[in-house]
This record gives sequence, C-alpha cells and structure tokens, in this order.
Amino acid sequence: MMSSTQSPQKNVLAQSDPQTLLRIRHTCAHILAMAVQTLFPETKVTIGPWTETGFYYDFDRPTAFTPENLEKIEAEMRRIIRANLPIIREVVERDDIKAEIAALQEPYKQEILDSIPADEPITRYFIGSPDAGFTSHPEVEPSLIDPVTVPPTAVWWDLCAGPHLNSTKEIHPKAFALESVAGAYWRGDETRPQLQRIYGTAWETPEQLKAYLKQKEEAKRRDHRKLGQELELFSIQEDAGGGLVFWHPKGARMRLLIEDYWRSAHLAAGYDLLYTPHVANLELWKTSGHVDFYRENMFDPIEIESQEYQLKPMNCPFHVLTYQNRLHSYRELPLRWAELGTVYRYERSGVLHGLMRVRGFTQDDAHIFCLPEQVAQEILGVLNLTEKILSDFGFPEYEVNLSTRPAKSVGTDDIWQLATDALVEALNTKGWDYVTDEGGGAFYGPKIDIKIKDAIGRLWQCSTIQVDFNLPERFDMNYVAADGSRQRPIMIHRAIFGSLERFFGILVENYAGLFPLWLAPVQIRLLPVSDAQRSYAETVAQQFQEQGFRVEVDASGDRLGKQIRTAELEKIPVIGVVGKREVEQQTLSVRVPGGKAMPTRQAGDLGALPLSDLLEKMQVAIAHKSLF
RNA sequence: GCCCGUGUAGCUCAGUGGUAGAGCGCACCCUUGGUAAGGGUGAGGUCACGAGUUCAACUCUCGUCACGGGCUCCA
Repeated sequence: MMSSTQSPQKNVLAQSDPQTLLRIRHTCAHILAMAVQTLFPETKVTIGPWTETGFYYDFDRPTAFTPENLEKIEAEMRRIIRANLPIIREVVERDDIKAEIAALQEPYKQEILDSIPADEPITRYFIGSPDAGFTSHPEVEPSLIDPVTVPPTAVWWDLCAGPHLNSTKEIHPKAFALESVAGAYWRGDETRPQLQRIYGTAWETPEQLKAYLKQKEEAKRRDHRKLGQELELFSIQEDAGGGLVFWHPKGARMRLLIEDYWRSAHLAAGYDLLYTPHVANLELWKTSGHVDFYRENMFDPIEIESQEYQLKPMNCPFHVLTYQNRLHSYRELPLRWAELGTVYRYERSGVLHGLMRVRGFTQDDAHIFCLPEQVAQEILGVLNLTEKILSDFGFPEYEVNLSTRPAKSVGTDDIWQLATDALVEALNTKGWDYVTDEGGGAFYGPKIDIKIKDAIGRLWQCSTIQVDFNLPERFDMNYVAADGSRQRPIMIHRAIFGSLERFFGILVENYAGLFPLWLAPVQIRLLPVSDAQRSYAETVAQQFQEQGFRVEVDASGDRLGKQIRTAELEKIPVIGVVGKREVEQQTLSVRVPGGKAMPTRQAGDLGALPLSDLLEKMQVAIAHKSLF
C-alpha cells in the first residue's frame, strides 16, 4: 500500500481490536449453530469460521432455511446472548471425543476430527456449563420452544480450535445480524454434499454494525448494474445471452475515450499496436497448450470446410504468431506489442455478474518480447505505465502481490531465478511495497498482480504482469544473438485494466456514476428557463461543441425545477441555466450535481459565469482529469 | 454447473384459478415557468419461453432461458 486515506465510515469500523472482533465473530458462529440445532434438531453441523465482516456456519439439513427461519434463529441467538452463558474451553482425548461425536451422529465433525494431525491438541468449546447436565441436542419439538419463556439451559459444544469470548454476554445483542442463506459445498468441493450456509455480520458496538450496514447500502447505491441501466451506459440482454455486453451510446462514448487514452499512452510508452483475428485454426491452440490446459473455459470449436476453428479465449498465441512471421535480431528487442483484444471464454452460467464476469470481453493486452537482461527494465516500464494510467483514472492506491514458482512448473531453476529477481528488482526500483505469495505463480512463470483501491475502500484486482517461459518454448521462438546463435526471447504478458468491461464497471462504482469531466459522456447540459431562451441556448451549445465539449440542450419543455432534477439524476457534471438574465448578460448560471444524486458531494451553485470563464474552468478540469 | 430466490408495460414494482394495475418514462394538449417532480389526455403488456393439470392458467406442476445471493473458478 502506497499511502492511506480512509473514509470516515471506515474509521469507525477500523476502531475495533482485530483480536476481539475475531473472538466475537467466532463465538457468534457457535451461537448461530447452537440456535439452529435448538430450533431444528435434525440439522447437522459442519464448520463456522469468521470472515472479514462477520461469520458464517454451514449446515446440512434436508429442507432449506427460509427468511422467516432466519428471523427465528436470530431471536434465538439473542436469547442465548442475553442468558450470559459461559464459554468453556476443554482439551479432550481423541478417542473420547470421537465416541461422543459418534453418539451425536455428526458425520462432518467426525471428518474434521479425523483430519486433525495426531500431534495437535484437540479442543472443544462449550456454550453453557458442561456441569449443567443437559444434552447438546434437546429432544424438543422446535414448535414447542417459546423464545420468551423457555430459557436456553441446554449445553452446546463444538469441536473448535478457538479462540472465543468468555461468555455469550460479551456480544452486544444489537451489534450482530444474520444476513443471508446460500448454498456451499462441503469443503468447497462440488463433488461433495451441498450445504446451507447462513451468513451473519458482527461487530463490537451497534454503531459499528450501523456503519457497516451503511457501507453496504453505499455499495448498493453504486452498483454498476443499476447505474448502467439508469445512466443508459450498457445492457446485457436475455435475447442475446448471458455475459454478452451491449454498449449503449453513452457507455460507448466513454469506452471510446478510454480506448483513445489507452492507445496514446501506449504509443507514448514505446508500444506498437496490433489487431488480430477473433478465431483461428484449432491447431494453433493445440500448439499453445490451451486445448490441454484451458479447454473447460473455451467455447466449442467451429467447423469450417472440415477444419476446426477456435474462438479466441486469449490473445497471446496471435502475438506469438506475429513475432514468428520472420526472424528477429537481438538488436530489435524489446518488442512491445499491445492490442485491445476481444476474447470469449465459457463461464458457467452461475458465475456471470454484470460487467465484472462476462463471456465476451476486451483485454488491454500486451506482450513484450525481450532479452533476459532486459526483463527488469521492461517490468519497471510496465509498472510506471500502470501507475500513470491507473492514477489518471482516479486510482492512486495499490496493493501489490508477487507470486513465485509453484511446485508444478516449467522452465529451469536459472530462468525462474532470473525472472523472479527481475520482478523484485523492478518493484524495489519503483519503491513499491509488496506481499510475496510463495508458490502462487503460474506454472509458466512468476507474476506481479496489482489491486486498486476504490472510493469506498474496496480492492479490485485489475493489472497483472506475468513472465512466460512456456509459450516461447512451445512455439520455438528465437532471435539471432550477437554471436549468430539462436536464443529464446523472454515473453512478458501484461494487462493494466485487465478487462475493459470489468474496469468500466469498477469506474462506474468508484465514481458512483458522476464521472470526471474528461470521461463524462455528456459534459454540460444547458437548461432554458423558457422557450424564449432556447435559441440562445442552442447558440451557446454550438460554441461548446466547437471547443470540443460534449454538450446538450434540454429540449423537454419542462419547468426549470424538473430540468434540474432530470440533469442531477443523470449525473451531468455541469448544468448551465439560461434565463432572461443570462441572455442579457451573456452568461450561464452554473450548478454542479450533489445532494441526493451524489450524497458525498455538496450541490454547488456557482452563480452566473461569463462563457469564457466556464470554458476555461472546464478545460482545467479536463486537463487535471478531475471532477468539475 | 450446483443450492436458494426472482422473472407482470421502456424502467421500478403491486396483483388474482375466471384472459391485467400503479408510479416514472413516452406522445399530444394546456401552462412560458428561475435552481430536485405544473396540469390534462392518450398510446403501450402472448404476465420470460415451452409443455402439463384444469371447463378455465399470468396464477398450480415440470422443463428451458435469464437475472439476483452464494459455492467453485477467474479479467
């Protein structure tokens, strides 16, 4: 992380002591399971860890939990909390506990017990005193339990490494909430039984819970799927199929601006641009290894004149073919080739999500072919370009990961060492802190991943820089070295946005739809107070247009109040009111959206400005790539 | 793909075993209005799609597709 600015909401949440929070959440998970087994005794327990915002617990039960069930469970949890039950840790003997679990008929717990290594201590945690003498699973019809009159006297325990609170009362009954039910596979393995996961959130204080819920609300308000529809940026249509994006005029305008910027930035950084086909002979994908390693993510091949063609899921083999078209000298390297390449990948229907996960998308891809001794310098160049581009789009903060050689990999020790050292050297020269993910690299080379931080503190992985020893080998790429010998070039894959669609979605959420002036599809809208000012408004619009601005005149004939409301809802960055006074004084009364349209920003009435002043102010905002 | 939920007008959503409603938007008319909704009239729907049950299905059942919350995977 490079620097740190935090929103006020985040600070409230950050006040908690992580250790305390962890115990609260872990204990909440246990209380949840206790409540569920009290109300639904036939339910089998599995695991219930804490999460970044709360906790969950996975249950096995033949019937699904309903939202009404969740309310009852939550009430039962409050009852347990208010009862101030002690939480007691006990170290147990494996054989003893095994027998107890068997008696309770908890197959998942049995499996967990069996997976605990022999040399590790086995602990369980009681809720309620074990001396109370009640069984863990009261033989009571759930419908007979009255949450008000029947006290939670039952003792419940779970096999668990801890840690936990000392008493249920240390949880504030108004600082937790159950959130949702979802399917989840036992041990995350889809060949194993599907369980029901109940999610909850838990905090130290009710204020923190409130702040969390508010932030959740804020994320919902920024949802790119909602804003994309409201602002007419894009759509995904059932008639065409899931995961396929239609860019509407306003979204397409923004994409054009993004692409133009991207091309200029790359040309300025010494890249050349490529265009390559969308399909190619399947043989190419066999050579590249994608058919062996990536088939499950590829569309099925298309047969044409008894040849099989493959819709491309990646651009790299095309760039390699471009390189292979003739022999290259070491004097030409590095070659930096970039392409906005549209790829198609088969994604399972359940994973599609707005623009964030689609089946057809455009990568801002580039491949650098270079000499071994150029790698560090090239990586540094990529880091510099990445920082320049991301910060121009309003993302100046990053979290950086370096992933090193995994157990299963291709390439010699020497080449891995060289490449990994080069990545580290580049990061150090750049002065970026990073976290090393040992063994987290691709089988074909080490990589750097960059996550950007958005306006409400969420991290998104966009950029990736990967060294590849595999493709040059598979395609037998080489260059002629100074001594006339043939040598293998190093190949670097890199993307800065990752996917244009996804990055666009992140942009929408980051700016909540109110874009910086240089990206806004409509930069200024002129609102005539009455029809009498329409022709003046048209004349002024003409002048804006001549200066290269994206301008509109509101032609609705609505009253001013309504026109302003419409413009604010559409998040037009600059609103220019034209009435009698403005016509006489040759000015515009300028207003910028805020308030209901943009709660984080004051609605601003900038008063009457001479045209030239406004033009200049707007030009400055564009030059700074800032909000107006 | 799997689990749960959803699918009704361009959008956001009510609704019922007897062939459909609101608000916004749109069109037209009146109003020419000064910083977040002026008034009126009207058009607009094979109730996602396909089967089945029924005298009768938008409603019940099954299947398909899409979307949402997750699992897994990932840009």
